[in-house]
Amino acid sequence: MSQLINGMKKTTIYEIANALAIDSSTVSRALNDSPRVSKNTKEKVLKKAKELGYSTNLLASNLRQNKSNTIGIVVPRISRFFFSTTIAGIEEAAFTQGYNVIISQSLEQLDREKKIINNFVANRVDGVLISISWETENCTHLKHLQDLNIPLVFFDRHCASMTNTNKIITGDYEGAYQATNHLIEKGCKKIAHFAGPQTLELYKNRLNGYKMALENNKMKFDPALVQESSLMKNYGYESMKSLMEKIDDIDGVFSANDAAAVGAMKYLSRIGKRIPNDIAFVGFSNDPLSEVIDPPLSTVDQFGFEMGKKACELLIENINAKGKNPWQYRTVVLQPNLIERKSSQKPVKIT
Amino acid sequence: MSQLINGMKKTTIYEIANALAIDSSTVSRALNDSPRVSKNTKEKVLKKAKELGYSTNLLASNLRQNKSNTIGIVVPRISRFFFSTTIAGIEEAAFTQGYNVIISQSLEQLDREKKIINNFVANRVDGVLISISWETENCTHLKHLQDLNIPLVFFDRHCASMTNTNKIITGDYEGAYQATNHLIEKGCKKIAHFAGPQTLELYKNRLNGYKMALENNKMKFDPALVQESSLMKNYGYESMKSLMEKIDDIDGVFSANDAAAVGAMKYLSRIGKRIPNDIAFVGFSNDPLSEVIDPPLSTVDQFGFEMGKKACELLIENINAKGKNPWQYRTVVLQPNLIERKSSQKPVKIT
DNA sequence: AGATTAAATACAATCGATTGTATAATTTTT
DNA sequence: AAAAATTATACAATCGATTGTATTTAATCT
Repeated sequence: MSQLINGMKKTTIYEIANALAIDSSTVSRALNDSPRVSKNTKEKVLKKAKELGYSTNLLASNLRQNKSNTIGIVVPRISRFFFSTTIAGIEEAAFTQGYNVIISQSLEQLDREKKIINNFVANRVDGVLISISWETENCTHLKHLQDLNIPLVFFDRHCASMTNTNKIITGDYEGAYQATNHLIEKGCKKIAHFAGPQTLELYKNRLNGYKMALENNKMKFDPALVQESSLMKNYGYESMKSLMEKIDDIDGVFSANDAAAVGAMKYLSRIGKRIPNDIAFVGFSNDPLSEVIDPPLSTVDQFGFEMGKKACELLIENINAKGKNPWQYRTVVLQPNLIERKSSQKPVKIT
Repeated sequence: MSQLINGMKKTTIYEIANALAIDSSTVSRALNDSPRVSKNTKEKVLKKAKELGYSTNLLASNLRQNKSNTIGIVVPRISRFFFSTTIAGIEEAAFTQGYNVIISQSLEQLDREKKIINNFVANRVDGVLISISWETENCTHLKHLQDLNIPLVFFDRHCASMTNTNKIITGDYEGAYQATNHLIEKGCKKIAHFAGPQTLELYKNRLNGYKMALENNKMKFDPALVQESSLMKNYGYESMKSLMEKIDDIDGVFSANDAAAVGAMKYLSRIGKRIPNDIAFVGFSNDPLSEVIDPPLSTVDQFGFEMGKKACELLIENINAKGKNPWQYRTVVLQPNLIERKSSQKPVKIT
C-alpha cells in the first residue's frame, strides 16, 4: 500500500499507463471493464491501480460524460420532521441507484430558492427534487429548469401554475375529508380548522376537504372557525386561545398539522378543558409528537419516507428516459391514512 | 431571452467569445471580474452571457481548479432529530460560504460508511464531516482521508482511536454528571441509567458522568441498575419493564437519550406509577418529544444546530488553511445545558 | 515624436477521463 | 501460407473552464 505524503498529487490513469507502458485509453477501458480490453491487461491495470492508490476523478469523468450522477434537493427546512424523513427516503433510493444528493434549504424564501436552483444548474445536476417555499407563487425559475431539459419532480408542495410537470403529493383533500368526517362521526357539532398558508396548494386542499366533509354532513361552513397561520406550535396555542375567546362551544378541531394541534392542546389543558371529552382533536402528518402527547393525537399519516423514495425513483426514471420518446409527466397521489388515537375518541352521548 | 429547444446544448464561453470576436480566456476573466479585462469588455461579455442564457459549467471549473466547493456529510440517519438539526446548521454555514453539501447516511453500517467515503474521495469533496456509525471501531478509512490531505471533522460521534484529528463534541460527561446530580439533589436514592451502545465514546462518557455523580455523593454504583440498549423508544419501554421486575424501589432514571426515557415513562404510566413522585426522570438531547410528553421531561440540551454550524466552520477553516503552515487539529467541546422540567421535580420529603 | 510603461487582449497548455477511429497483433478460415 | 476476420491496443480529439506567457494596443513621460 502506497503511503501518500501530505498534499501529494493524486494518481491518474496516465501514471498507471506509464507504469505499465500502455496507453491511457486502455487503462480507462480496463477500469470500466470494457470488452475491448483483454482479461490479462485488465488484471494488470487493476493491480497497479490498487498499488498506486488510484481513485477515479469523477470531476473529470463527469465533465467528459456531461453527467454528474447527482440529484439536487430543495426543501424549506431540513430539520422539520416530515422533510428529514422524506430526504431519508430520497437518499435511500439515490444511493441504491448510484446517485449522490446535494441538499439545500430555501428557509421558505423565494430568492434563496432561486439561488439554489441556479447553483444546481451550474453544477449540472442530473435532476431536481423540490418542495417549494411559502413565497413561491411565481415558478419561472422552475419552468426554466424544464426548458433546460433538467428533469424535475415536485414532492408534497408543488406549483399550482405548472400543469406539465412531475409531482408526487399527498391526498390532502381526502385526508382532510376523512379527518373531519371522523370528528363528525364521533359527535362533534362545531369543528374548527387550523389552516396553513393558503399560498400552498396542499393547505388549500386540506381546507377544502374540511369544508366538503361539513357540507356532506349538512353542517354549515363558518369562516370564523378557520384560523390561518404558519402552523408552528405557538401559533396553535394562540389560535386556540383567540378562537375560544370568541366562540366557546367548539367541540372539535381539525388541524392541518400536528404541531399546531399540540400547541392548542397545551393551551386547553392549561385552561382546564378535557380532550377529547370537551374538544376532540385530529392533526395531520403523524409527527412523532402526536404519539407522545397526552392524550395521543389522532392524525393523518403521510408516509414521508415512501414519498421521498417514490419521488426519487420517478426522477431517475425521467433522467434515464432523456432523449428517448417524449416523457409523459406523471402525478402520483399517495393516499394518506387516518390514525385514530385517543384525542378523537369522544365518549358516545346517550340521547 | 433565448428560448432553448429541448436538449439544446448549453452555451459555453466559446460561444460568447465567438459572438464578440474575442478570446475565450478574456471571456473567462471577464466573467470572473478579473482586473486584467477592461470595464467595457466586461460589460459586453456580461450582456452577451445573459442574452445566450449562459451558466458556468462548474464541472469544468472544478476540474481545472481541482476544487469541488463541496463538503461531504455522513450521518447514521438523516431523519433522526438530532442529526437533521445538525445538518441544518451545517447547510446554513456551508451556504453562507458558498459550499454545497452532499449527504449520505451510513444507517449504522460500517461497510456503507466505507463506500460513502470512497465515493466522496472520487468526487473530490473539499472536506468531510462525519458522525460515525455504531459499527465503526476501526477507523482506517477515515485515517486514509487525512493521508489524502482531505480535511475531516468529527461531530458528536468520533473515533476514540484517532487523537490527531478535528472534532466537535458535546460535554457528555459533564451533562450526564449534572443530570444525575440533579436527580440526587431532588432526593433520589436509587437511580437507574439507560446507557447507549458502549462502542460509542459519547455513551461511555455519559455512563461515566452518571457513575461519578453517584460516587461524589457517596452512593454506590450498581451495575444492575444500568440497562444498555440502542435507546430506541421501545427499548426504553422494555428496559424499564425488566428493571422494575427485578428492582422495585427505583426512584429515578437518567436516560442517555430522550426517546428511551419517553418509552419508559409510557410503561410506568401504564402500570400506574407517578412521575416524578414515584420515579423522577432526566433525559438527554432535548428532543422535541421531551417538551410535549406529560409530564414534560427534564433533559440535557445539546445544541445540535450550533454544533453543525461550528463543525462546518471549523472544516472550512481547515480547508482554507491547506498548504499553509501545518494545521493544528482542534477539539471543541460544547457544554450542554440542563433543562429542568416537571419530570424531575420530586416533591421535597419532610423528614 | 520617440521611448518607456502600463493596460488589454490573444495564444496555448492544462485539469483527468472518455471515446471514435486507426493501427497492430492475433486468430480463424480457405 | 496467404487472406480475412477478430481482438487488442494506440492515437488523438474532446468535455469547458482556467491561467501563465506572449503579444498588441494605448497611455505616459521626457
